[in-house]
Amino acid sequence: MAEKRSYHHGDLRRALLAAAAEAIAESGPAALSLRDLARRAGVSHAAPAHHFGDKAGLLTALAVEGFNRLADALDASRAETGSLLEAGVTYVRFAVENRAHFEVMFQPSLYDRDDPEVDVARQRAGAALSAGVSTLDEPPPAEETRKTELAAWSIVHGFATLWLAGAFPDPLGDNAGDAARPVIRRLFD
Amino acid sequence: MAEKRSYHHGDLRRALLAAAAEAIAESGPAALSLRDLARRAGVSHAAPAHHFGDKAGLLTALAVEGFNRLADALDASRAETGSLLEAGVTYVRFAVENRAHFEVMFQPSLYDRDDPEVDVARQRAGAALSAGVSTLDEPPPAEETRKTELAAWSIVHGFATLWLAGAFPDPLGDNAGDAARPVIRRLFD
DNA sequence: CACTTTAACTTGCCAGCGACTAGTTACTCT
DNA sequence: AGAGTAACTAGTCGCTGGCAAGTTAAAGTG
Repeated sequence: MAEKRSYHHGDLRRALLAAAAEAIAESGPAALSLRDLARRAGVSHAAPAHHFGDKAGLLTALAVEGFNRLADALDASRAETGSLLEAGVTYVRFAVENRAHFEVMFQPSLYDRDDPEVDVARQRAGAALSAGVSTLDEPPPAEETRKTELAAWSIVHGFATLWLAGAFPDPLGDNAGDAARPVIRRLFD
Repeated sequence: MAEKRSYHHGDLRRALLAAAAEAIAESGPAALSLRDLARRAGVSHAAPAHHFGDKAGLLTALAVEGFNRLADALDASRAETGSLLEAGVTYVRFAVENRAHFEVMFQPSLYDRDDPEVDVARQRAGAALSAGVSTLDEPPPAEETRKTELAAWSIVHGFATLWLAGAFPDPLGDNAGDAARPVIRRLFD
């Protein structure tokens, strides 16, 4: 696909999103340049605007894709293991394997956070997250459920963010998911 | 101070850092413009370069200031309360009250993470963080200490990040520290 | 099939930005 | 008082994002 060098790229939208994810993973969202993406895709500098409007539009699309991928990953994890602990590990692994998406998703100043598509995707991910807590062997009392959700979300999100930021001083190995497991477990003992 | 409109600003470096923090808190680090800062401070567009070299240099200085402020806050909290829980609340409160610093500190692609000043400040903050764990009533066994530190850091960092990102769907009030306390407590029960 | 509409691009332009160079001002130190 | 240096200014460059106007090709319509 996209082999032909015709006037129409054929799959430019996806090509730009992929190139953006790659560029952001390398140099961070701040260094992203639409013109550079256009160059990588072999199109003119104004082509991206046609698909995304402006830079924020492109990052909005990236955020949507990210929230949907996260929801998919969490749903799959729950279907396979039914374990909240493993759902947390999945969250961390998602962040590392989709670094660019993850960084954009949680930096709303970069995109249009009120976009309806983002809202839908974010709620999907939120629901997938909440569903995980109900898989606990000893589910907390109803009034505690909310706090447990927040605690679980916070610990995995914090671990992922700190890992990506390179904030942990000593080396914890090269597998973020495995490194996270014993840490997350402290919350559920 | 800085009342005189002379050739020399007198306190430009600090004025620029303060203006940068304000601008970032409003619009995020990506939207930051050195020229805009210069305008706010009433100096020429090239003045910031003299104090910070380039944009990354300014953000490096902001990160240093942030890590030092965080270390100060954590040390003060430990001196006052001697409680790890309250140290966590302090961490969250720091993030909200120093939003711009916090966002920059943990986004190393924005600045020079290998700068020696950053390294010193970061280690100060890390030490202040570790010291908190030793204040636990039931300190964990030596081999567990590390995991407890990581878990504590992760949960407060995650809560702060998610709060700043506006990721929590339902309103948790306007006081992040108070909202965080019951969540953090789940880790230490 | 011809004809029209529309989607997917390109080309050209503008202001703003970061970074660099060279010059100017004023403080400091002896 | 005079020299040296720190703190700025002014001017320029290439790059960027965003806009306007034109071009190409594909899809729909009789």
